[in-house]
Amino acid sequence: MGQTLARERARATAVRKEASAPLPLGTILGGDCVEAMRGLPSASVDMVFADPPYNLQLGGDLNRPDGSHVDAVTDAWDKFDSFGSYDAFTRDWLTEARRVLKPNGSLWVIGSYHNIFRVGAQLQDLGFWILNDVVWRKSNPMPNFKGTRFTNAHETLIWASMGEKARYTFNYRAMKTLNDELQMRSDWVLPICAGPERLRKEGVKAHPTQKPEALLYRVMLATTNKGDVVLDPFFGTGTTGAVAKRLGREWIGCEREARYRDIATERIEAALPLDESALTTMQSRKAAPRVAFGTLVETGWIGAGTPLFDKKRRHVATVRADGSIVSGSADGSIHGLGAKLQGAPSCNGWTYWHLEHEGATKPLDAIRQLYLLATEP
Amino acid sequence: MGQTLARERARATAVRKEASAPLPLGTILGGDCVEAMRGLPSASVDMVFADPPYNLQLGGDLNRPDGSHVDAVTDAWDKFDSFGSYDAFTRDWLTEARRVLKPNGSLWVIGSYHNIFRVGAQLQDLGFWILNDVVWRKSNPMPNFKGTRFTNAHETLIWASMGEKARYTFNYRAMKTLNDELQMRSDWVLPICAGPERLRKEGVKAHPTQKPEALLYRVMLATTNKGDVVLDPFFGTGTTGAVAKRLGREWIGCEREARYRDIATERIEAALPLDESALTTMQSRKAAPRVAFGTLVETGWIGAGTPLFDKKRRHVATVRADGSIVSGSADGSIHGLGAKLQGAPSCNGWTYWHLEHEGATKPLDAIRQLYLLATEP
DNA sequence: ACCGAAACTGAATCATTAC
DNA sequence: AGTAATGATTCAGTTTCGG
Repeated sequence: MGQTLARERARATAVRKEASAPLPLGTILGGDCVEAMRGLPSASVDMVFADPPYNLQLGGDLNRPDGSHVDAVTDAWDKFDSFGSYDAFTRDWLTEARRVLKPNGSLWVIGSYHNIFRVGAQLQDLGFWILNDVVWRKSNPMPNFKGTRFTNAHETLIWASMGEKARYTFNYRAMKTLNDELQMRSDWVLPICAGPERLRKEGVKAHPTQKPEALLYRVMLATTNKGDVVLDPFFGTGTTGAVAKRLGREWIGCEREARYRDIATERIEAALPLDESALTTMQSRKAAPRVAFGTLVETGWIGAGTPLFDKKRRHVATVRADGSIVSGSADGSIHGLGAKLQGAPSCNGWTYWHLEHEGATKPLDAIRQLYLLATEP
Repeated sequence: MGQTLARERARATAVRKEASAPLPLGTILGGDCVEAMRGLPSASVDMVFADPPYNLQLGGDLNRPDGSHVDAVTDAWDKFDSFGSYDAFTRDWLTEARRVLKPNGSLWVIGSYHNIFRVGAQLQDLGFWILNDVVWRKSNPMPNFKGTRFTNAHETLIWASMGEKARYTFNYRAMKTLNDELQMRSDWVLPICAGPERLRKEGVKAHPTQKPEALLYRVMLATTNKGDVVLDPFFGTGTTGAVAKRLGREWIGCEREARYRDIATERIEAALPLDESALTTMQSRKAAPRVAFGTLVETGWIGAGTPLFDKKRRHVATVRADGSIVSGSADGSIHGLGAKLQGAPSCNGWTYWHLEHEGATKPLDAIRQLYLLATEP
């Protein structure tokens, strides 16, 4: 009991120390990634991007979180055992990633059919809530030389929040703008990492699975804000860090191999951050300051007594002095009455109701924009 | 010991009896699919195509921005208590599917991010060997109305053999021909099932999750041979059966709901095998912007069996289901066979080959233009 | 009959803030 | 904690209807 209490106290102290310790922003932690993450405080990062190893079939490559090597076993058990140990490895790093993430943070994992099903099932079991699976469709994949299967032309990413009810960041407008004013879909066409972007040492590619920066660019632009902290437990040659720097995000990496850490450090130092204007993304209306309809009436932008009507002029209403509107015997807010008259569950009164303004028919929202322009220069 | 022996002998007899019992080809078995599959002999079918419930776990109602209501999948068959019970369900039907499959057979499963990771992990655990994961990229998915995530624009299929060393059927040439002489990739662009192909009863869709025939067409053409037996444990309204009949494959279905069995039976009876069928059943199908000749066949714009000829009618050829064409003992793609017959180094099949269309002789290219006109306004 | 407008639809884990 | 108010949000089609 005494021992347990002492241990408890020691751990509490450690946690407190962790919590007050500054995050090692812009650094690559060496050693095993699970151990490295244990040194980070809980609920401290906004997003985790993970590109874990998935060479299940090769064997011998897997180590337990404690560093011990996974022994090969008899052929009969080999399959089960390698899946089992891969699952354990996955559970361990996912568990630490979950601890380190803020409640409103999110997780990205990339993988292929060799490992992604196991990773996906595991993260669901740990309480992560899948928001999308995203397909990276390679525009220039390696062909299947033997002609024995379909060309393996894509990889899969999973994007997950901390739980079913958890909030998360999604820059909807930025994505829609990026996609030529159409909603961004769950399938992304991007070339593989090649040409000058591909890091080489003496003519040989420096890392076997270097990801294209465009992929990380879209991931970060979509699901983080400027200044957010991004953690990559399998940093490799630092694509995550390079793109984070470019997009004005903070980053932390974990990488076991000193060789990759050196290459990544050099690479990220050379990366140029985008300037402020380039970083600004399309914002949703949500971000604009709220204006109550009553304020427009109060300030005279819309006079009491003004007739309102919907686009097809099926309904007409009149503005009252207090910002409510009335139509026959029914009245309410611009939203509530709009919904009531349409029999709809909800209604955005700003876009539903129109008025005559300078000889033209305009939605209320247009007046709101004028008001915002005039009052917030 | 005596007991064990007796049991062994009894089981051997049972197996022998099963093996000699004729397969219920071309029939839909009622009741629970696991029970139904138990009645089938071991190692008796060549391919299993499964479209199991996705376990969607939907929340409340969803409305479009225009206020209309989204008709969601709320059926009892998609409700599971927990991931655990879904996993158990998955393990059960996969186990029977595995028993029923021949050693050189293969398995296809389709799903979404809600369930596919669990299914994929389970089938690996049971010894299946994943050959490809294939992404069905929907050309016309439902948007994300609230702007909260990426448009969920794809579903995932897993194709697996019976084990790492197991053999399997892959019609590489057929796929390459279907894709205009490029290797078929792991991402397939196909429209969702709508229009005349979508089965309706009194104007209401007959089944909430009917799959497009083009999807099954490609699956069967790629991984089965003529005369092979295809089993679908979640038969629904019988897309698998209809396509199997069209492509000259045998089929067995399992379907719990009598209503769906009736619809499927009627549908399959009306389906026409191969040649003259395609045009009438798949008229409104659409596909990728870049049009492969195979796509025109797959979508019914040019029916399998259609005679082709050059402008001076020196050569005649016939269209095959996979988009290849045959003339006497020679065959190939529209380009390759055209070149071969002329003794030319190359040939543009699109302008060389002609067909009768609405009483006139037209080059293939004219049909491609019609197709593009119809699909890309 | 033909044309254009408007309505309808699809495996969907689909809101946020103030009180 | 729950309830009420505010207000943000759609793509590629096919089918129906009015002129």
